[in-house]
Amino acid sequence: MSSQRVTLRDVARRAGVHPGTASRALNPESRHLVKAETAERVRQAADDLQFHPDPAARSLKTRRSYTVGVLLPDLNNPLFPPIVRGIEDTLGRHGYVVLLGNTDNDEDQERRVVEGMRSRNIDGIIVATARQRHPLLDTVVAADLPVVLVNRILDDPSFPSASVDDQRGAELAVDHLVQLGHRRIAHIAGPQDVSTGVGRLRGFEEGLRRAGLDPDPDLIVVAETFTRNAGRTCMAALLQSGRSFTAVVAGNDLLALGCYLALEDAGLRCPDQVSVVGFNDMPFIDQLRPPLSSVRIPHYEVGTAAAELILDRISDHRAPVASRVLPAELVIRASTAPPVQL
Amino acid sequence: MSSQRVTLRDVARRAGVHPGTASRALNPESRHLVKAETAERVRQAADDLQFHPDPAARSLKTRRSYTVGVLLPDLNNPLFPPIVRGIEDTLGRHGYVVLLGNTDNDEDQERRVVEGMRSRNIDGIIVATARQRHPLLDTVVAADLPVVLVNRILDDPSFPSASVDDQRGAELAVDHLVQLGHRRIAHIAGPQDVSTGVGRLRGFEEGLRRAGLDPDPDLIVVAETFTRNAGRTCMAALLQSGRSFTAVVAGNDLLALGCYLALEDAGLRCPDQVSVVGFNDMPFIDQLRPPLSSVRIPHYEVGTAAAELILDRISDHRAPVASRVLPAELVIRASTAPPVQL
DNA sequence: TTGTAGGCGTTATCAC
DNA sequence: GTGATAACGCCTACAA
Repeated sequence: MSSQRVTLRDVARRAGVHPGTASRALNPESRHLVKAETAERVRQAADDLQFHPDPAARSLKTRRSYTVGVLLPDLNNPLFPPIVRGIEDTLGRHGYVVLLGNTDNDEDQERRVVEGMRSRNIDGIIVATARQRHPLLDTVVAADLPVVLVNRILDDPSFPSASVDDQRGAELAVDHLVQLGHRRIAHIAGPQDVSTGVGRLRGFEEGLRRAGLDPDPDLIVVAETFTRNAGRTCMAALLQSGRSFTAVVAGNDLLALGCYLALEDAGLRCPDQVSVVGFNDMPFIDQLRPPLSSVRIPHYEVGTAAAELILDRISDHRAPVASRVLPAELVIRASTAPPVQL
Repeated sequence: MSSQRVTLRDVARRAGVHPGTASRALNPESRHLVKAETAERVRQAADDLQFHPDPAARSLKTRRSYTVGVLLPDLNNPLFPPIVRGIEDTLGRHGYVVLLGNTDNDEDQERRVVEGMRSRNIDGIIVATARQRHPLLDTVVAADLPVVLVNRILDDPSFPSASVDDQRGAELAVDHLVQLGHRRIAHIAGPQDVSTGVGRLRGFEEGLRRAGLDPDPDLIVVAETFTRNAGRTCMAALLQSGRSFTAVVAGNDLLALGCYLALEDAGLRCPDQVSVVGFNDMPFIDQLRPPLSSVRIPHYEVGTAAAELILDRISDHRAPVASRVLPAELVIRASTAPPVQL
């Protein structure tokens, strides 16, 4: 039917005005320049004709694409889908569209992906891959491209960010274990070049100290990646070290899953012999064997917050740098129990 | 530094030719029109200057956006991330970019999302939400927009599609149970307005017949949605019906998770009293209690196949309609065991 | 084989 | 308050 392309000229003709006027009438920022009555007539015509401005033409003129890049390690990590949805839903309501990019933790790939985004004139970029020393961020800043960090942040507070109170989350995990009676608690820490790994380790140590316990360096092992395999390896190493412990806080749920495997390998039972706490509250971990206690993160809200921040930066590149830190919360299931005296 | 926008004119100037020539030299389809030597000089200049053609300008002229829409129910369903990655990786290699749209199974939302995509001049759309009677598809066809169905297909074979042999997959599940000695096998079927639900039910019945067993209608219950809650409800109904059975094939893993819950509610143990088989082989179901036997689907490859099909359709709207059906495979874990005589 | 010119649909800068 | 006009960067007849 109306498969014919309808342009601003069509709208203008129908409303009996010049295309320039129609453009002004249709754009919120310039609507005040045109008589209310005319504006209404144009709006009506646009409506009748089902007019949608051509984004290519607009973008060519305005140098804005109404497109935002989202850079993440891997969409398959269950952490990201809800964050992405939070971002998309929010940006979508403001007429923006998301370009997803997976880096697979590879610097070259990351560069290529960002290159591709920039060549498409993205108006801003949301970065979920931030490492403490990150050349990418320098280039992005140099290009005056609005950035917001999500999930992983930097010590350097010069970037806007939406994240979670990782430290507090880890403290909650420790508190819980201490209350159950645990005294010798281990930590499988995440990689220490990303904020989530660092913050949770810090929270772990702080939690112990506040309980009057001394963090034992031998009970802290740092995983190279946030993966199940890494968790298995680290937990195995911990068990083989011979140091005694009755509970472990894992840097995230995948590491916790690895702990489960290592415990099984060693013929140990959770929570009977070792309690385990995860981080992220991944979907369906309530049906693991045993159901995993975990620190819950408001993923979707982290996404919406990031989207709001990038919108602010886009509309004003010099807007004050804001950081949104959302609270974590402990979900207690069956992987934690009082320690048994051996 | 080189943050200045570099255009075709810059490239042309550096190569000592006119912009028109530069354009021809840079475009694969017109490269043959220009002397090899000149073309090389232009290519070199473009390389030196890090030239990227402005997609907005190109799109304005060519009416192609190098953008493909992907319509899915909800990215949070663990089924989709790997499919999306397969699509993005493949399309990305061909210079295309993906616009994701979540419908949340809501028709209005679906219309809005597709509207948004169309206003952005997508070159094609990959649809993972196909229902047997689907107005959306009519409008898309009417607009001569290339479509490919993924995962869910139609009986109507006029759409290109990339999917999985659902029927054969369900047959594999039944075969396995029969071999273990089960004779009274139930099925929690998925919704019957989507092909995955239908195909798996068909395969379930066919599998029984091939084993010389008669499908018992009372042992088939149809879930309204592919969710954990629906699975729980259906399984509970089945248990309450009083019909005896020793195994159940679930329409997908989420339904299987619901079965687990219902069994637990009823104080029954899996696989001791009831064996369960899922469908999709979701991540980490190997660590469920008990580890879930499931029909594995090559998600990523389904995505890449869909991407290839849409590329074909885009480059030739009248290309023959192709359907790619990928094989399913049974992964046996600990949720299936021989039946015990009660 | 290469140069020239016009236009894709929109917005912005002028006049009027 | 509105109309005319040029320009965004690229592609593509057509001319040379």
